Amino acid sequence: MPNILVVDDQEVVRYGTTLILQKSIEDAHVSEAASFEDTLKMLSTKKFDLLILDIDMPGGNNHQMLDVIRLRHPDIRILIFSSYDEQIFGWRYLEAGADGFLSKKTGIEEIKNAAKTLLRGEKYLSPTLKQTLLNNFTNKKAATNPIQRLSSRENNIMQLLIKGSSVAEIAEKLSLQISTVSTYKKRIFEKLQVSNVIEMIEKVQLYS
Amino acid sequence: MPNILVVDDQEVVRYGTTLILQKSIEDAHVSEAASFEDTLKMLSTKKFDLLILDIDMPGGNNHQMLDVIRLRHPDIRILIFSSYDEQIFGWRYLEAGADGFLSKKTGIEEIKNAAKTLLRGEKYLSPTLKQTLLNNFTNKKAATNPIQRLSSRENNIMQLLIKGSSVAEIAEKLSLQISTVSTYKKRIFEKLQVSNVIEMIEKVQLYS
DNA sequence: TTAATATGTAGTAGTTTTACTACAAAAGTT
DNA sequence: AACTTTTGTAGTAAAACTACTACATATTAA
Repeated sequence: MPNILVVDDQEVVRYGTTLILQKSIEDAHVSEAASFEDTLKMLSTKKFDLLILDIDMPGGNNHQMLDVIRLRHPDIRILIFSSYDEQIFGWRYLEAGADGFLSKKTGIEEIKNAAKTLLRGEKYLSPTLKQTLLNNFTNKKAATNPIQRLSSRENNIMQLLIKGSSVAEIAEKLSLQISTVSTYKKRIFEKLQVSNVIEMIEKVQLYS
Repeated sequence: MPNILVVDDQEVVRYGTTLILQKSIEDAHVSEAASFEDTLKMLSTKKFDLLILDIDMPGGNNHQMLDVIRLRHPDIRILIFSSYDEQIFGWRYLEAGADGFLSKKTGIEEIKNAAKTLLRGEKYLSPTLKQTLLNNFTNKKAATNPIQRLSSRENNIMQLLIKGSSVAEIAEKLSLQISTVSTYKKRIFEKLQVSNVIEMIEKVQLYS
């Protein structure tokens, strides 16, 4: 009788997920939690086999949450269930100790699938992620954290861009030509595969 | 036998919502749509009494969506179901022709409540919104948060800017002149007292 | 130890964005 | 009703930014 804990701050999502699990997994016993605190409390009351964790909860420092949980419950299987893009965020969570990453955009079938896979003791990767994995395998470079691929000057300039500085301001501050800063900016965007500062910031937040 | 259409791009949410409605409303017949296109198609096939519409769908130009729907189906009741903060965005959608605004953070009870209220032909306001309404009534301008000072068009454009859209892209999407969008952007910045998108985003986050 | 990349820097020409101005229609005030 | 402010819209000139190119110096890989 698998014990599952569904964590999400939106009750509709918990409700839907719970029902899906109950209908598709024999004898599943599903509990719910709406916050990180509740989650820890619940986890300490009884043994859970699977934790389905929404990571875009307010107040949750996503990465640390995982660490804390892993520390106290080394055996629990963790499935990250997020509305963030899996291609961008998936890896990070897998690396950080999750056993699977599932985008909220995926359908019900995929949820069942992921849950069953994890309960079987395997890791779960969405089809898209598997594909990316293959690419990275041949392609070593892309596999490392993209922010670490920035040179220190680039990183430096990225920091200023994140603060909202304009290209001109940065050039002024660093006594460079505007065109130089612009080139850096372009290279940064290329390396991070983003096309504007906003995406850049999102990417950075994820990897830090 | 009320006909309800649930629109959301996340299948779990649709699933949960549908079940909630079916269980709480006698004889409810609930259909689902995952995109704006599907929504319009569905709406034209038969008569719906209530539309529960998720507004943070990718590609959905929120306000225009409402307009289009209202134009073709003047009688349908529309409940906006969003993960945006209701205090900031709620009244705006009401003004734009919705009959109710519900935050996804609210619980199942509130969903039932809202749906039933709308089906009865009344408008629905969450308790929080009612409160805000009262405050604004006595309190007019002074204490309101800067984001509420934006007109709905401005708000609309802000939304797109937050997503990282460029001025040109927005102009294209909304069929406006670039200069027009630029003017909006300038006015938004003025009202929020910021000087770039990054600060703007910070401000929005502050107030939500 | 070559050969291949990556990095730091910039010019030029072309795009995009902003500033400033404007104006009619709507909303709000007196 | 008359007056003021806000909103939705745009043109034009100026400012900011990007693309593409370039090149010398480091680094890295073969």
